[in-house]
Amino acid sequence: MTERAMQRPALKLTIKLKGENTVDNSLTTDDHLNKVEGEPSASDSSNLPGSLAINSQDKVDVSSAGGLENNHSVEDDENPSENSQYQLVLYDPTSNGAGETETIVDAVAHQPPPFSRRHPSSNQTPRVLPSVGAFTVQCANCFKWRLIPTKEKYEEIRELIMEQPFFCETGREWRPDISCHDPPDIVQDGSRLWAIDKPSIARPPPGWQRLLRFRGEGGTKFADVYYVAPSGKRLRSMVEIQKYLDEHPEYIEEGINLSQFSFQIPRPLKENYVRKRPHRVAPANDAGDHGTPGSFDPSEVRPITWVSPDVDTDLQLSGPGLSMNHSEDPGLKLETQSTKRKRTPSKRKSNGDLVNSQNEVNLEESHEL
DNA sequence: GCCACCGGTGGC
DNA sequence: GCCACCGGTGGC
Repeated sequence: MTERAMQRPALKLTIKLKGENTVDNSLTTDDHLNKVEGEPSASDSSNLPGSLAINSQDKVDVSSAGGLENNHSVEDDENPSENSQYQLVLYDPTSNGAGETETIVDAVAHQPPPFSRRHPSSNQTPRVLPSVGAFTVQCANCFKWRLIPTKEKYEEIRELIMEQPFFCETGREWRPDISCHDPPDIVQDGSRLWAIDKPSIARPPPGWQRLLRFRGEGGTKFADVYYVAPSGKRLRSMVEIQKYLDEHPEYIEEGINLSQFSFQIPRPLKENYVRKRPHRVAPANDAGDHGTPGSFDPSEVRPITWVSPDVDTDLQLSGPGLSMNHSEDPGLKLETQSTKRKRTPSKRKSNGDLVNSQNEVNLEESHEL
């Protein structure tokens, strides 16, 4: 139990693996995402009117979310006392309750080898990556999780949550009668992958989209954030954003600046979702002699060791205990197979100047947050 | 040819 | 350990 929660304020997101093979991308849906390209202005979402209508596409049925799982319990999940107010959770919308779990299970079934990526040659199964389907925020008062109807609303809440804690009543904007007396919309059980999101991330500028793409388990990183400019250009770092803005002064004129971008990614609640990095090789020389117990000759032994994959533990966990409270990972979380793609080692350029090589992109992928 | 995805280093 | 960044490649 460890809770990462202790560490700092965080928002939580839960991600669920999208099911079945295939396609990951298509499924998601929000059309707002799809529109990105064309959409000129409006990021309307930023100012939400008083109530959000749920897109038909958003599958989340917020209004009836009465209880995906009813126990209530989230409470102690991570020390509530302080952090809970700004925790956000995501879960897969496609699941409104019913059978989703199965889907997940399937996915889990093929778990990838812990650490090695699948052999290229066997390019079999299409990779399934976790994706976000919906958003949830924990009430600062009762600690129950409430579904947030849209990505935009979620981004708004996340941006301001430190100053404006979320309460069940806040949800009346889209669920007129919601209150702390209602059962939680979702609980942390082992059926979903949960992640800790960060508070205070600025909403993307109007016309821009902030995309979150999750990586498969066992990889070197949990997720990537991309910004998609109104033109469709995908940018993956502050350096690229800056360069893009420099090349398109019109955005600067609109008032867009770097403070409106953040590449911070959420963290997986499940430990070991991300592979740990082996020790860095000591720089030439024997640094190694820092004394390993034993006796070996420093010069010859290479201290590199892989961390053992604790993998299985999690995978096997039993079932869905459905109970709630766990802060950490419950049992099954999603597994994705990371896979295919072999790659030769490469060395990073020592510094990097930016590259921005990419061209426009059509982003239609939607499952990002 | 393009792009999504992933690895992995440098820096803290 | 985490974060930022970006090269590289498989797959389309």
